[in-house]
Amino acid sequence: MSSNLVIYNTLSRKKEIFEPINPPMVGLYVCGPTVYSDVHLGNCRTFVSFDLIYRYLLYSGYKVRYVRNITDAGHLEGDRDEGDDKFAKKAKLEQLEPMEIVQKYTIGFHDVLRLFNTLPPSIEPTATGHISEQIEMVKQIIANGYAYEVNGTVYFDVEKYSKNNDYTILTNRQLEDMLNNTRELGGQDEKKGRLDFALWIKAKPEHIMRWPSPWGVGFPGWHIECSAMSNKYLGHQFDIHGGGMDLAATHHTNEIAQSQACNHTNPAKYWMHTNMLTVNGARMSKSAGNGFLPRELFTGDHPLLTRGYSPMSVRFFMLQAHYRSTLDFSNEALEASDKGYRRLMNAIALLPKLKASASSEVDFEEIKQRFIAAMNDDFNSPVLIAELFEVVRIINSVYDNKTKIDAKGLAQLNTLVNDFVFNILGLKDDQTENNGDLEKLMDFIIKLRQEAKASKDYATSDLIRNSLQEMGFQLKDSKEGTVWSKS
RNA sequence: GGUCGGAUGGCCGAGUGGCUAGGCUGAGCUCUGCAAAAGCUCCUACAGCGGUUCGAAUCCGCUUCCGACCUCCA
Repeated sequence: MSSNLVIYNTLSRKKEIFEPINPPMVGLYVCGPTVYSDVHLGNCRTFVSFDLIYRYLLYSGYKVRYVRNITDAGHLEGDRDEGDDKFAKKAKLEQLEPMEIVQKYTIGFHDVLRLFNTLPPSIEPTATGHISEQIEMVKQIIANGYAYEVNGTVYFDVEKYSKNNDYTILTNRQLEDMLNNTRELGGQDEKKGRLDFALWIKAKPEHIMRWPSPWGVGFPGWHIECSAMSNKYLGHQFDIHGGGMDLAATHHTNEIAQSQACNHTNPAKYWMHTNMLTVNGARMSKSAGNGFLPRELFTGDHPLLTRGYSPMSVRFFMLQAHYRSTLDFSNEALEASDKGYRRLMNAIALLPKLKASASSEVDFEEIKQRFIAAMNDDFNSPVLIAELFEVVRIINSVYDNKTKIDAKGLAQLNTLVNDFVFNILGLKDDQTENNGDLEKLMDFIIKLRQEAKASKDYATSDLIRNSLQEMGFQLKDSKEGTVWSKS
């Protein structure tokens, strides 16, 4: 069990030693998508980041319960209290039932995350499946005196809450400034305070997604589902709550307030926020219209791309930046990391061909400690990848018989690659998923070409190589023989 | 306007009081029938201006520029 893991906690704005509440158990809650449209790459980055975090916690020996919700109800469009439910609105546009929208985009979300090779969460609860839990939570908040009802809608009383609690604990803003700077919402406002937000919203007659409640027929407010579901599956207080940075100021601030008002505790010990994916320096977002869809990226069907990039190459690109830094998305940057990714995978593909020597010139235990040190430092995957390229050099050198490693070292090397590249970074070689027949066929063709070369029939050997190149297979000759890969 | 965070070599991106990641690109070399791959070598940067220090890209201050949040968004 790793006791040297350090995590940047948004609450304190500094790195803290990770000490789980009930080791070796770790409760991890990540805000999932609102499934009313396709997930874009920015969304994916967050889920890939937390996938890395989840995987490293598992590697470190923790028993992790990873909860990631699906928000499929109650997310308002536009101004907080007068907007339509996003699902109902989208359903009208697409002439579908709201739950058809939910189903469609939930499946799309899962498909994309599978391509990115993310592990599924332990529990993936939906907001619509937890209406009664949300109602119970709202009731308790009212009973505790922190919410009030107006005409079938229940609001959280931020001003009252602020008297005994630090509402802006996550963002360190001044409450007074927020009060002065919050946009005036117009004369129809029923709220007592301008920062108050809805816990439960009265449904208009035309509203399709609706549930009975003590305050009449309505639907839950945006933030309450995460509070209710994290509480149900992870308890009043759990270890890590995560999400994109854009959620900190509003969604997570309100989640903390709700849990504090209901259960008298901050729901999570560590709050982690992943930074934004940007395009030309500006945040990729649904509303800005600069969102890349994963599909466009994989196929290259986008004005900013010269070609498509594989999901694993994109995952590698994301992991080459630290999760708390913005990552700028460009064709050039993708091209660069794709080449690096291929270099890494090509080296790893040589592992089965390496031969053990009697002695060893490499200390893999020391390398492993460097890997662990990188990841223990707030999941610093870019540093881990930098160290990995040191190993690439070693593998190539051993393959060329320029460096010696013994049988034990070879075993350690295999374990290291398996643990850190495949299990922790969650990468896989998307070009070597061949079937055995192809392998045999290629071996045969390579043998034919070797014979042509041996008799200096270079016309034939080049014909074979060039033809295979055109079919998408690349041959590389070396003293050890010829290896091939898809190009 | 308020709050917060950034500015690193041709590009992407780590790091951080002295030892000056890594990937990509470019140049040269080795290997090779040729090619590809691989290896080696070279291109040594931290927005600007002050200050603290034996020493700062790293700490402090100011300036300029950029972004995020404050309004739905991972």
